[in-house]
Amino acid sequence: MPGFGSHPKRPLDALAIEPALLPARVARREFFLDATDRVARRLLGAWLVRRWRGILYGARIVEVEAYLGEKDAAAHSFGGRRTPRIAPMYGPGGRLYVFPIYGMHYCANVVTRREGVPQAVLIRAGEHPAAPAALLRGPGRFCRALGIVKADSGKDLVGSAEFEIRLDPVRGRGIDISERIGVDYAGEARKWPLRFSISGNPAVSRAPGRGLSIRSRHPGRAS
DNA sequence: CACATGATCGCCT
DNA sequence: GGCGATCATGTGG
Repeated sequence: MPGFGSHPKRPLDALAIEPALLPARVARREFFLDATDRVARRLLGAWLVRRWRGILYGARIVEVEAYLGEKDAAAHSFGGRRTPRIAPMYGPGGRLYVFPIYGMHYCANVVTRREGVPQAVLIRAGEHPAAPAALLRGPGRFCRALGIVKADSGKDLVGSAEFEIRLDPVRGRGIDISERIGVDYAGEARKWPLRFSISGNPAVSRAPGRGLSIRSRHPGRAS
C-alpha cells in the first residue's frame, strides 16, 4: 500500500557505513547556532549518521536549502506561524525538523539558530559509496533511505545516541548556488539564492541550470 | 531533454 | 475543503 504506511522507519542496509570511513569531527551545538546560510554551506560534505540497533548508517550530504524563518515566504515559519508540526523549528539549533508532504513523502531539516528563531536547512540529497545515487537523490528519497519519519521530528543531533552530524566541509569554489526548488508560491523569496550543492555531483537532485545557478553564470555580465 | 499529470493524506483554515 | 520544501511515469520534440 502506497503512502506513509509503506515508509520504512529504519535505514536501508545499503547505507551501513564503517565508522573508520566517517569524518572524525562531530558537530557540536555551536555549529548549528550560526547564520543559516553558513550552516547550509558547511553541511555540504558532512555525513548525517544514524545509529540503529548498534549499527551505523549514514549518507554524505550533497545538496541543501536554507529557510530563513519569519521573513522568508517559502518557510513554514513565515510570519511567525507556529503550529504543532512546526514547533521543532522554534527549538535550539541542532534538532531535526521532519514534515510529511504530498501524502507520501517526508522532508528532513536541520534546525539552526538559537531557540525562538525558526530557521532550518532542508537536506535535499546525499550519497553513499555503496548505494546507487538514485536512493538518496531528492529530499523524499533521502528520508526514505534513512528511514526518517515524523516520529523523528524534534530529535537532537547533539549529544544523542541516535543521530549526529560529522563535518567535512567543501571549500568555496566547489559549491553551486541557485534558487530553491518547489517554492513558486513564495513571491520574491523564491528567487533568493539559498540552494547549495556540491558542483557536478551526480547525486544532486536537479542540476542548477539555465541562469538559475549563480556560480555557473557567465562572468562579466552585470544585470 | 522539457514539461505535464496523478498519487495520496496530514495539516491548517 | 484545499493544498503542498515530492516522485514516478508519461508524452512530445
